[in-house]
Order: sequence, then structure tokens, then C-alpha cells
Amino acid sequence: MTALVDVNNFYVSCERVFNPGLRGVPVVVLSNNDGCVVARSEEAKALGIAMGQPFFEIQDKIKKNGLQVYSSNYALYGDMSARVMNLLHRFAPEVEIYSIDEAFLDFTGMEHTDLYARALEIRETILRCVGVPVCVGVAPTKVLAKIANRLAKKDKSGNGVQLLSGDFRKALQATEIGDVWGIGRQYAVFLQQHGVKTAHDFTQASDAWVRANLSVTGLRIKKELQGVPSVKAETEIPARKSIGTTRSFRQPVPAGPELRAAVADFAARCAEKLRRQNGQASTLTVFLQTNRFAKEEPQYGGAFSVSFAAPTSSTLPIIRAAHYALEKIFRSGYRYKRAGVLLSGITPPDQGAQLCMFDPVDRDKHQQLMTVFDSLNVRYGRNTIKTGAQNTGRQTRLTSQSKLSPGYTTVWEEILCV
DNA sequence: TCTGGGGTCCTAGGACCC
DNA sequence: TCTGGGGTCCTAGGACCC
Repeated sequence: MTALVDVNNFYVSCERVFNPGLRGVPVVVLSNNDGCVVARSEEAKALGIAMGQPFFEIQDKIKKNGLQVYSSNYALYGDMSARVMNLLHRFAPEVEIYSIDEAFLDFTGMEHTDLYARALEIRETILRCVGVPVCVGVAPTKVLAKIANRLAKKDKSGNGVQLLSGDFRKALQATEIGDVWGIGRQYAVFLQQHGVKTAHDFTQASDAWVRANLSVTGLRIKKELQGVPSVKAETEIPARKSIGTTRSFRQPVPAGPELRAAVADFAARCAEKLRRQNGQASTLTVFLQTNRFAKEEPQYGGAFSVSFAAPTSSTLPIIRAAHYALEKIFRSGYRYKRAGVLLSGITPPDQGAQLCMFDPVDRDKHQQLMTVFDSLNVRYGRNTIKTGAQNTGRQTRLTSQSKLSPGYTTVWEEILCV
């Protein structure tokens, strides 16, 4: 048996821990740049606010309905997530951290009568120790545990725990096909057109038909719905195969120098992430995009990739390559709204990188320098030291986060005073 | 006026090898 | 008129997740 633990309205719940005045009122948390709604309290959902809805569309609800709005505070959410995940290790030998707010727990071999009690205990412990509410779904497979969790969340009068075992046909019949984990919008439309409306209907389709139309991924989902585990557990956090840093700008950026500095910032951030997993990248890609919503403006999008002579994780050649790529795609006369840097072809830490006889980079020197960079930035805070190509901090910020809550658990100066 | 960011996996097709 | 069989690697595009 597998348990899926998922925090309710995670980002909103994190804000509520340190600001009890937010309880019982509609609250939303916005995406980067204060663009879209990415988390909603139950009260906000009741106001008809949709997931992913642009913020400007719901601004009237601030005055009219007392809607509370927050910029996303990833330092806070990341730290709260770590607290939840730490606690979960008390309850199972294997914990698969699936996302910032959910984890699968291996309940194999547990007595059937204990499953429910254990799930309840998880919920109570996390509420007491971290302060956020979770729901727990327990079932024979991961896809079924997802369904169980969803049922637990939907049952407002319940205790946040749902167990699926024995005959769970009813649960499958009550689950729309689009609500099944792994069935997205495109597949949902396709399946409905073919008469597959519920999770139960999907289990009645033939293997060959599912395989032909939804590939092996779809077939695995079908098996899982039938109670046969087919999606393997990933208890080790796998090294990233690609690393990206991309941003939308508050105001479209027309000029070269601002873009160069922004792209240098993105590249430096990517290099930091890369070094944190002890990887080396062999390819770098830069892309630029105008505002796709401004239909009346001239549109342009460009991308260019650079291969390194030898894989590297040094910020300096990575920024240099990013600037080279930027020059290849930059066209004047456009207002750019979005840009990003991606690293790929990543060599895992246990695998030595293929070197190059004519590598212009002195690898040892760079490695020492980057070690100093990283340790200073860990000790004194991000961007304590950076390259001259990056934004100095005196420039106006290119993105906005106007409603950011304090770093309650991660910044000394911002710890809550009572 | 204002519309996010960061990932993964699978498949088909093309290019290549012997 | 008729042109094999068995592979690998890479990439683009499409689907999905939170």
C-alpha cells in the first residue's frame, strides 16, 4: 500500500501559519512577477477564482470581497516543505518527495487496520508541528492513492483521510477521467470523445487501444487504476537533466544592455544550481520572447544554443556563452517580455567530464574561484558576490513582487516578533 | 496596463553504423 | 520489375506534472 500526503492549498497555508488573521478569509498567492494566481484558499475558490487566472482579472475582489493577496515567497514555502518532509520520515521507511507539497509513503507490509490510524496520525502530527493541514490518501498504487487523496480533500466534513482497498469500483466511477493523475487536458478531450468519461471507463478499454493512443504512459495508468503498481517509486532525488532560469519582465525590455545584464543573472543562477548538484553542462541555450498577449505589437521569439568545448560549471564561461547566444538572437525594434537561460547535456557527478585539449578554461582555477563564490553566497546571502556582467542591484528591478511576506523562518531580521 | 516558472517522459523520423 | 536486416543516436514535438 502507498500513502499520498498532500498539503491543502500549500502556499496559502504557509502564509496562514504566521498570519492567523488570514484564516477564514479569501487568500490567494501569485506567481512570479505577481502575474497569475497559483494558490487559493477555499474561500477564494468559492469566489470563483480559477487556478492560473491572471491577477488583473480579479483585482475588484480585493475591495469587494476582502480578498488577501500575496506574492510567492519561495524561501518560506521551501523551508516549510522541508519541515513537513522531515516529519514524514517518522512514518515510513521510504518517502518519495514528489513535489514541494506532496510525498508518497511506502506502507508495504502494514496491517490493514493500522493504515487508517497511521494516516490520521500523520495528519495530526503535521498540523501540530508545522501548522499546515494535509490530506492523506492510502491505496494499492500511486495513481489510486492520488484518487484517494482527492476524495479526502473533497469530503469537507471528513477527517482528511481516505483509504481505498478491496472494492474501489465506486471511487473509480465517481472520478472523471480528466481528474486522473497523468491524464491532462488533451487526453481528457480525446478520451471523452471516445466515450471514456470516468476512471472506471478507462479500465474497461483494451490494452492495445490504450497503448496505441496514449503510449506506454497511458497503459501504466490503466494498470495502476486496476491495482497493479506500474509507476516506480523514486526515493533518491535524481540529479536534474536540465536546469533553467527564466523570467517575465514587469515592463517589456527594448534595450540591449538591460537584456545583457538580465541574461547574465539568469546564467549565473543556472550555474549555481548546476554546481549544487555537482554537475557540468555541455550545452547552453538562451531564448527571447516578445509579449504574446500584445497582439497589436510586432512579435518575435528566438533561441540559440552553444556547445562548450568541455562541460563546465563555472559561472564565467557560462555567462560568456549566454552573451554570445544573446547576440545571435537579439533583434532591435522589439519589446521583449520574457527571456531565459537553459543548461542541458549535464554530466552527472559520478561521471568524469570529457576534457578538451584546447579548452580555453583553466579548470582548476575556475573551480577554486567558484568554491569561493558559492561559500560566500551561502554564508552571507545570495548575490553577496557576483560578476560585473550582472545587474548591480542599483538598477530598477525587472520583475515585481509587491506583496511579499517576510522570510519568517529563513531571515534573521524577519523572524516574527511576539 | 496587468497573463509564471521549472521540470519529465515518450515517440517518430532522420542520420548514421555494419 | 525486382534493392536486406539489425541496430544506435539525436532531435523536435507533443504530452504530462506541480
